[in-house]
Amino acid sequence: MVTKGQRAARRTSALSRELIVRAATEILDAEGETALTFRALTRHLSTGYGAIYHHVTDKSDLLASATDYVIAGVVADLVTVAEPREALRAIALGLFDAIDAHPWVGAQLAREPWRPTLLDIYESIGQQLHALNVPERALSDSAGVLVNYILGVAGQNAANARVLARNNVDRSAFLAGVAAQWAQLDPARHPSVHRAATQLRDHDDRAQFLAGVNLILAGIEAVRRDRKDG
Amino acid sequence: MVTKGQRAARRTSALSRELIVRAATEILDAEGETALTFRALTRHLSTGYGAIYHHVTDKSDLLASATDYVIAGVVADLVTVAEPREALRAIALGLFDAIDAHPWVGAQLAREPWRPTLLDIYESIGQQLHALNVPERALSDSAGVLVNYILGVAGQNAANARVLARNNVDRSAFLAGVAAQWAQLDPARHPSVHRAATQLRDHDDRAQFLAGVNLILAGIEAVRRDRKDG
DNA sequence: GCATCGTTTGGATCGACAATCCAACCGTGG
DNA sequence: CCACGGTTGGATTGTCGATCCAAACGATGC
Repeated sequence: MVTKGQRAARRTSALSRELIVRAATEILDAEGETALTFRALTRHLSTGYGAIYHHVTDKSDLLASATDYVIAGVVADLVTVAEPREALRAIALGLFDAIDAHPWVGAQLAREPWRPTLLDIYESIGQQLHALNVPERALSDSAGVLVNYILGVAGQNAANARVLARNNVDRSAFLAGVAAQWAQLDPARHPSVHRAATQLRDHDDRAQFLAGVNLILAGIEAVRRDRKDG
Repeated sequence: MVTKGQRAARRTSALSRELIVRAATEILDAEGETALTFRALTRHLSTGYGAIYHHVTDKSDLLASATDYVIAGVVADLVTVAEPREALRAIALGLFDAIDAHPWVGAQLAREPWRPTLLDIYESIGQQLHALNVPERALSDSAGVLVNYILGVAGQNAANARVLARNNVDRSAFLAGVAAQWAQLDPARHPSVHRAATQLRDHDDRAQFLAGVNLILAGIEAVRRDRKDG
């Protein structure tokens, strides 16, 4: 017994793709990836499915747009640094911080390849490597290492955030739990992890990420010198 | 008009967790991640939902088990190499090849963290780094770079495989398309990517991955030397 | 041989989801 | 005043993961 002809009031303000993407970003930030459903979006925007699908082709389209939206902000905010190595560190840390603040971006970047967004990242890194006098042949390898390292960390960060959100547990408490679990491992079978358990407690993701970037930069430098000499 | 009391013949052979995981792996390998549904699984095993859920708690449980199943095979097959650098290359390439053969494993590894499987990988890498005389403080950083690089490449490989499968297009044709797209980019805005387009055609994922591992190993060596001198 | 009981199995069912579809709505131009 | 195309709301469809329960089985005791 549906009361046909009786519909909710029509929106006063016009809907738009950007409005939808912004709403999606808000939902993703507030409640995580699983919370982004078209139902939630209709509630958030007080509209119906048809209106949303009129501006957005797909859910993957929506997720990709939301990711582009966040990353574009990061790339735009990058202050230009003269020293190439410092600039590369700034790019990497900028991405890390953005992904740390929006874990779903990390998951999305690691999942969907060849997006324009990723191309911009490659471009920024490539330019800095060029400025570092990295020869053309080694340049794509070097850029690949940096980008894939960043994406790897991004994916792991996103996964960690998911676990923390699901279990609703404090971060340091979770780390302590993992450390205890590692410490209980048989030192004969897992000597390396067993040793690492002790230093897990005062572990800083961002610092370790930066150390990784520096290690890669050292490798790039070493390879560059080799090619020059040879 | 359901004919109650009329049921399909009961299985002759007993169902088991391993049987289910193996069937899941077959479906994933043959038809990709999206094809793994409990419906498909019941058809594949000619059984019902209840039987499957009796051996498996969850879909994520099933995916994790399938991943462990594949990675355990890789870790077991690793021939022991004396030289640590060579051993690290072997570990990395073993994982790369496994993920290349089973792209869904790459997606899963990049998604779900702190799995026992990942711990085994950390352990193998940690041991080799220890043999390389990498000091304890730099060891976790170095292992983190290697693992995250591998996971980043894994995620991208999985994503690429998804795109190739969805569009049902040949790999080299796809690469040529991307190269053409990159070549059309404005050289002023994207000089680096524009240059890279030319060498994309004869691009070998595996070779580039190995080059990346070597670059990281060079970085580890450089950092190790610095710490020793300082 | 037969009753009993816990384990394993098959499939009906539920609620949530993405996506499609169509009718109602509105502004604009004639 | 009306007609029409771009927009909007929501009913609906098909598929999914997951739950639930009754039927079937095997072991055990008698």
